Order: sequence, then structure tokens, then C-alpha cells
Amino acid sequence: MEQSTHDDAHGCGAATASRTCGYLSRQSSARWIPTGDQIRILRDLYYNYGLRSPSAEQIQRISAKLRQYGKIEGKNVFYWFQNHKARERQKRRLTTDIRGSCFVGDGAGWSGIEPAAIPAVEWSNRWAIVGQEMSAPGRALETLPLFPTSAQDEVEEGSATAGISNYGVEKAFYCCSGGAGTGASLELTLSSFFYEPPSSV
Amino acid sequence: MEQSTHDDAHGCGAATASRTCGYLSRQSSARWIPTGDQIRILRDLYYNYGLRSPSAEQIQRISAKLRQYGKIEGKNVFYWFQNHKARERQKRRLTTDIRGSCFVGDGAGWSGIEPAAIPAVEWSNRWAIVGQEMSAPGRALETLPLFPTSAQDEVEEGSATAGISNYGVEKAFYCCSGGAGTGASLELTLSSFFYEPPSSV
DNA sequence: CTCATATGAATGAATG
DNA sequence: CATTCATTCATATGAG
Repeated sequence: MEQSTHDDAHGCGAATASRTCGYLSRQSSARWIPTGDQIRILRDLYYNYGLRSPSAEQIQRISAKLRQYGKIEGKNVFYWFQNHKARERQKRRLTTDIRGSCFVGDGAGWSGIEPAAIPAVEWSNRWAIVGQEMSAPGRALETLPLFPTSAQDEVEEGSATAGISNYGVEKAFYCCSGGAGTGASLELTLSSFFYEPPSSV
Repeated sequence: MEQSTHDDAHGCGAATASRTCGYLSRQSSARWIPTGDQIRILRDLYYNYGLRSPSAEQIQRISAKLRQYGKIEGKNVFYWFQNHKARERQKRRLTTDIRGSCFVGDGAGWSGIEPAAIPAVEWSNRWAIVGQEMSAPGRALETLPLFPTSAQDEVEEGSATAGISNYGVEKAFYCCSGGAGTGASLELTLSSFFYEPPSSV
């Protein structure tokens, strides 16, 4: 789900290819295309190490390290973490997933159900090490907690959120739509689900 | 042309649609296939109501409502609007070669030639320090110190980074990071996989 | 079967 | 940190 499309499937990094891919897969991509190894490491840092907002120094080191797997700049690492974090959060907000599963963990997928990517046991080993070494005042790994964000976050939905006043629809240009005859149903539609509790069906 | 292929033609909703089709037209499509009703409502929201970028809550409500017409998730609604807007704009960019009738549009003035060098210095402010790139591919990290407490020096000076002048960043104020002796745990963390066999190059 | 088009999904990059 | 834009991949469908 994550980046199954890319990963290394763009004929770049591949598993053994190991070409100085990075940025270009065939021409001047102008846009960074992470290799499989790069992604793997980044994900490892994110999930297994809880790194979510690397500092400048961290980014430097990470990008420097990842450079051996392909062309990469600091900003790429920076953006990667930004995006990954943001999208994980967004997923939470958009998903109507209200299942009372055990751990939401570091979920990585809209489905909310991730095929046990990171066995929690794995961490303990590393965490321990990192933990003791990290005598620094809560730095480096911003979020050390095994469970990034408590589920307390998305519980707030469902009740209020009744600020239905305006749903961002301010400028409605009744132009293009040819089948304007559906207007009625639209209003009905809008009101129906805009006033309905988010409880699915 | 628009969505003549789908709409309800995928043997799902049929003409009258309103069938609990959604995701699967036969099995697990893995990909959401909107039903005719769902598309109709979405288009209605888009065109008749000018809804272009629904918020998270709106998406939840919309998807919840559309769910009665078939399986659907929040991300589907999200992507739908995202794609619809992007493609409409893209189409406009391609067709509007002599735009000039009305206005230039919403900030996307396409005059055939878009210089916009984008000095890439925009982000410099944020992570200027990160910007520094090393021309030494392959290694450089292997020898990184375990006690990079001094890492602050290089950053603080900024001269080191300025030497690269990669982005023409003169004054790099390491804003966000702030952390000084941050590095320690980081590379410790990284060390685990930094020892990986560089099978790449 | 191959190709073209439409479109769902994903993600890098960027802005506020 | 969230929101948006642009680009690209992946897949469904129909034409040839």
C-alpha cells in the first residue's frame, strides 16, 4: 500500500541493480525517486526507531548515508519525513475506521490493517540500547513511545463537529454541470450526510 | 469522455445503479470503483457546490453518505477530489493555449513559457543546514564520530555549509532543529544499519 | 493482443 | 503541522 508502486520497482535501485539511480530513472526526473534501499531505511527509522521529525543534523547524516544507495539530498529526507508523518495523520482523520482493535501501532495504510510489519518485540532490543544511550534530554528520537499517538486523538469525532454551518462551499459557480436537474437531490444529499452522525450506514 | 468508461458501466450499478457495488465488481478489486450514484453525488458536490478540497470532516461525512451506495472509504473521496481537480486543471492547461478571454485563472497563469526558475532557495530557510551536500558518495558516514556533540559547531558557523553554496544560502539559521547535542543517539541508532554491506556501488 | 484513454492511488515537493 | 499541487504509477475498459 505504502509505496508498492515505487519502492524499487521503477527499475532504478532494484534489488541488485544498485545503479547510481536516485534522481533519474531514465532522464532528468528533477524529482527524487527513492530506491528500495533508501525507502527501507527511511521506514526503518520511522517505524522501528520512531524517528518522525529528524533534526538538521540527523537529516544530514541520514541523507549522507542514503546517498550510497542513490542520489539524494537533504531536502528529500526532510520532505520524506514530513510527508510520511502528515499522511499518517491524515489517514487517521479521513478513515472512518472505528474498529476497536488492539494497537493502532504505526499503521501504514489506509486500510488501517497492516500485516504486522513491525513485530513489537523487535523494538525492545533496540529501544533498550537507544534508551540508555540517549541520556540527552529527550532528543534525537522525538517520539520514543512504542505507541506513537494515543487513540485518544480520533475519539473526539462523532459527537460535536457540528460546525456544519459552512463546509467550505462558498463559491458555487453553476456552470459546467449539464445535468443541473439534480440540484434537488444534491441538497438532500448534502443535508442528509452533513447532518448525519459519522456512523457509517 | 469524462468518465464514460465507468460511471455505472462497469456492470455494477447498471443503469439505475444504487447497488451495493463499490469496491468489488466481482471480487476484490483492490481499487475503488465508484458507482453511478457515488459519481453523481461527487460531481454534484464538485460542480454545483464548488467543493474542490473537502476537509477531513467533510470527507468523512461524504464517504459515510456515499457508503450507502457501495463500499467506499475516506481516501477514495479524498483522491477523487484531488484527481478531479488536478485533471481539470491539467486539461485546461493543455487546451488553453491562448487563454486571455477572461482572467489568467487562479494563480496558474500559463503563458506558454513558464520561467519561474524556482531558485530552490525557498526552503533554504527551513533547513538550510540540511542543504549541504557531500560530494563524497559511497561513504563518509562510516567514519562519523560517536560523539558528534561538536556537530553544533559546523552548524552554528554555517560557513562550512556555505562553502557548498549549493543553494546560495548565505545565512543559514538552523531554526527548527534547535537541538544541539542531538546527534548522539541518532547515529547510534543509525549505526545499526549503517553497517550494512554496501552492496550497491 | 496491443494501444489509447480514463481514472484510482501514491507520493515528492511546496506553501501557509 | 495541514493542505495543496504536480507528476507518476497502476489498472480498468473499449477500440482496433
